[in-house]
Amino acid sequence: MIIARPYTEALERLKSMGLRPTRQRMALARILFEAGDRHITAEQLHTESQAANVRVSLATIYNTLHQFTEVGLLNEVVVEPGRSYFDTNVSNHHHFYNEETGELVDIRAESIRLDALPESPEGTDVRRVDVIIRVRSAG
Amino acid sequence: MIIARPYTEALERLKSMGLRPTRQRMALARILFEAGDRHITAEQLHTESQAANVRVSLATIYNTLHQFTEVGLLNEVVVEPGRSYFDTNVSNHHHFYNEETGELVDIRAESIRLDALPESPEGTDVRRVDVIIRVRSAG
DNA sequence: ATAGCTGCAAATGCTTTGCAAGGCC
DNA sequence: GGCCTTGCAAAGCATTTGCAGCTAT
Repeated sequence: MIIARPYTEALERLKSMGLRPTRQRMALARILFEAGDRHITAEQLHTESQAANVRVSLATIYNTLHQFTEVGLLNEVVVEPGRSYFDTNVSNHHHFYNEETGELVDIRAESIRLDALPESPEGTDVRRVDVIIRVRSAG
Repeated sequence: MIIARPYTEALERLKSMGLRPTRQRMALARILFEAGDRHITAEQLHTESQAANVRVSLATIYNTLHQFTEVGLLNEVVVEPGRSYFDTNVSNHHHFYNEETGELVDIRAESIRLDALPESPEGTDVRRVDVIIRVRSAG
């Protein structure tokens, strides 16, 4: 049943993470994951779900984005004070950030050679290394 | 006149950047720059200036931090949604960020070898490269 | 049945703004 | 004097929370 595959995929994705496949989560999962890698804000996701005739409150959007992030379905990217981006690409990678347009572009991890990382401070473990290349329109 | 030197330094720092040396800016400049490299939030600076018996409104703290950043006296560091850190070290360097304590620690630029940076997207110039090593208490 | 979700609206937290009063050149 | 600064209070945004009602298992 070809037509049912996206539905099944979203369902399995949620169940495998121990999240109940509610109507809202299913709809958001499909918007987020069916279109390949993307970077999205809560507000954008809210707008998209309304455009898709899915009624989901902003509060639920936030809850869902954070739950997805906690279980590893999303990555939160912090590039600007006062606005969070969520990245559907959870593999190890980095970002270009256009400060004028707000656009994020993925950089494959292998495209940057990170050498000679210093030791983390006493009593701490490295959780993640984020490289953000901030760009602007060429002048 | 040894005693006057910190005052003179702050004065020159502001004047050379084309900022009027007002009472508030002078006081904040001294708090920020006399203690060596530091990472501070608007709220922290507000608290410190009150502790130093300097009356400065929060609005002015924000204005001043942004003005200082614009003229290159400070660097803004974005590590967490909803909170901005300002770094008195404006040289090229990177950061450890402890997600539990909120503490930032400088990493000298030479401590990280960044190779093979990819080309920035069509029509854009690189403005800055930020490396943030996110750490947590060792488990 | 019941533990977990959702939605709404109110609350929060940080930051910005409008505007009158004050201060530097 | 004139223009830049400041302070206050109010407004603005993105995000979070409390709680009553709903829903998946």
